[in-house]
Amino acid sequence: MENSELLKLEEFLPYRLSVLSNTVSRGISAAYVDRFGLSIREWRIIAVLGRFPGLSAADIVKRTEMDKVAVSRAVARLIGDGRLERSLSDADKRRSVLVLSGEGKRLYDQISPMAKNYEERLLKCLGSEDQDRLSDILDNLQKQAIALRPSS
Amino acid sequence: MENSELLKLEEFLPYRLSVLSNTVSRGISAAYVDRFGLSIREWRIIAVLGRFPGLSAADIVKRTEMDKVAVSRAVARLIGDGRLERSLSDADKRRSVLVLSGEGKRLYDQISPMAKNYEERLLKCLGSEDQDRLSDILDNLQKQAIALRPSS
DNA sequence: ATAAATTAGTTACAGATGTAACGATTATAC
DNA sequence: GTATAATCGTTACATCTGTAACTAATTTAT
Repeated sequence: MENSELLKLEEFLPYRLSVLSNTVSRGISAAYVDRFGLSIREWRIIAVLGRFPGLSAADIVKRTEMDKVAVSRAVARLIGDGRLERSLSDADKRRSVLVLSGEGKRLYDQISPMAKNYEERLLKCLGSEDQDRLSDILDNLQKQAIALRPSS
Repeated sequence: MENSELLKLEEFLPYRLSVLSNTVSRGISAAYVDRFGLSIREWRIIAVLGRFPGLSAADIVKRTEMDKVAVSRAVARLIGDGRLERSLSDADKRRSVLVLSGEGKRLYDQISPMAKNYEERLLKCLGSEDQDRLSDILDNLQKQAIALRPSS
């Protein structure tokens, strides 16, 4: 018989979250992002700028939970690929002002509905009550995970 | 007023899963894994071998959802650090037989309870009903995410 | 019995990532 | 007003990661 004290990886919440998140991210990449030559991070930046044009890199950091170096690199590539345009803030010459280019907007308009559709199909396995419950649960877990961080 | 058609990243399930999983993984790393000089992947291998001694690398792949290359590399490092011991299967000389060394067992015995404790504190933000519900929901989402994979 | 196909695991290479250090600009303190 | 500190973003470096190619052992087919 098995010792019930042993940690069972397949029931361990952090592990399950990691596996699920990876499966989902890969699914999205394979379905919608790879074929446009976008990384997940680039796609996230497109997504926030599609909704909030003119954000600075630091604003994107706050909105995406990405590291500032990761944002810097992804933005540099997006600009290089003609998907973003950057100018400098008049008020603060350190701050960038980022907007989607025409090409970037087209990407956003194309990928956005696909992403929503993916989410819809993913959530289809849950009843609407569970969908709502999941949302609350994720909020609570996120807050708790932050509270458990050593730095907190 | 805001266009409700726009994709809101902060409500987008794949994004929320990714952020939560990262926050949790980092929390665990910072709290229990970093200070033993283990990566998350090394820790996972320790965890499965603590419960199932004698697995092969391929068995670990199946049990951890890790890539075989990632397993190969993590196992090599664990052996180099004296935390694992490897022998070859008699029946099939390609297969490795992996077991924790004394040092590996001590790590397992030390980290396992800490990991469980972390999970417990994380889940404390949910009622017991929500905890059960979450488990079911994650199972369903995982199956659905696999079903939505292009390769499926 | 032998050739072809499959499996286990490693290696090689390119690209991604995290951390720390950095230059430039702005804010704060005195 | 000047020195100090904080902020914005980039660069450098080491490490990690994924994909594909590879060797060795085993299985399958004939």
